[in-house]
Amino acid sequence: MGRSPCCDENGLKKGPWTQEEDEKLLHYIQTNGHGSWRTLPRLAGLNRCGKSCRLRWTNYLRPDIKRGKFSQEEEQTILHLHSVLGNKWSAIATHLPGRTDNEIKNFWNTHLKKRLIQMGFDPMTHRPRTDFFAALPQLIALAALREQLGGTAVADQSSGAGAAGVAIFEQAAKLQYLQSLLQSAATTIAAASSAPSSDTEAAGAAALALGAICSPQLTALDSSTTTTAPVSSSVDNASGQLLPCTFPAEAPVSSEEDETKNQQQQTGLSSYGLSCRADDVVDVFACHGGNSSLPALTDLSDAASNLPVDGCIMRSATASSSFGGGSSCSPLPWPELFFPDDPFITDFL
DNA sequence: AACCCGTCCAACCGCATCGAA
DNA sequence: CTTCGATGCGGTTGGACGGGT
Repeated sequence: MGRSPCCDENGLKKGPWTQEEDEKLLHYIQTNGHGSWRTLPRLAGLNRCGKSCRLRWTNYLRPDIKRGKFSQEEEQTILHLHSVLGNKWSAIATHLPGRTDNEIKNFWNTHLKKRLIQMGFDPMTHRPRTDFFAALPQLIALAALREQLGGTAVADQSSGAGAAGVAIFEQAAKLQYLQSLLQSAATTIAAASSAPSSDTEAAGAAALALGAICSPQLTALDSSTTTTAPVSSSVDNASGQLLPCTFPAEAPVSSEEDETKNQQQQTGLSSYGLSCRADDVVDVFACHGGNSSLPALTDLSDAASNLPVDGCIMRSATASSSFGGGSSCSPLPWPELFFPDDPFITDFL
């Protein structure tokens, strides 16, 4: 397997192309075709390696290249194809006339990937992130702190502080802990670049739920228009857990669509609705809406009431047993996903 | 005005793959 | 079948640019 010699080794030019070089390359290819990229630079009078010429042509000079921002449809296509093909940029590019693999790759890395992460999805698998346990050490430390706080409260009580004062103190400690919990989970979700998929689905769902609740920056794939969402990824067949953000609309999905989605689920892939009509899925942004930001942590009841009851989080509770089911939503949709048997957790709720 | 910082994207690097000899 | 040159592909880099302080 031979490798192209490095440009440097041959004293060939590297770096940005000049207009003159562009014109030479363009003129030569338009006249003769690119032929052998290896010999092209010499024939075209360019002091560049063939590789560089090919790249310049395919990514910039080619006449059929479309410039400008990616359209909504192109975004959707990229999301969908990436969920199916992964980082096969050239394969994705073949479905987007006028767009180069490099351009798509850049767009993915600078826009779409970040948005998926913000939404709590693993950009590689297009599934909910499952690295919630990465925050576990922090939770343990906070739990220890909480115990210390409890001990202090007892001491205060024994030293003559009133019961009401102790209750307020404990409530404040709880709220502080909850805030830390939410922030640490949100941070973990947003910051980690990739996650192993071996963690439990419950943890992933919990992490996603937290991410959806916590992240004030949670935005849609496109905040301006209705956006289809990873429908199939919103439901994990194995666990039956629903995930916020992406759910079928109120109308039941046809069996045919179910079959398609089941197939997608079997592959562990999600669909971004390329083949879905816009009204087949809930607007992912509507799910989080304007009041989807971090609830006011100074008041738990307010925080709960501020949650988007009609949004995906609550809808997920309706559609699934994970969050309690039925129209009567739990004030906080995620508690059951946290160590449900842990008295420390239940004590909070 | 100067500096810092984050974002964007063109271009490079190195490995993978293909096909001819 | 093996070797080797050519090309394709994906990851990464670094400079330009713009916004904030």
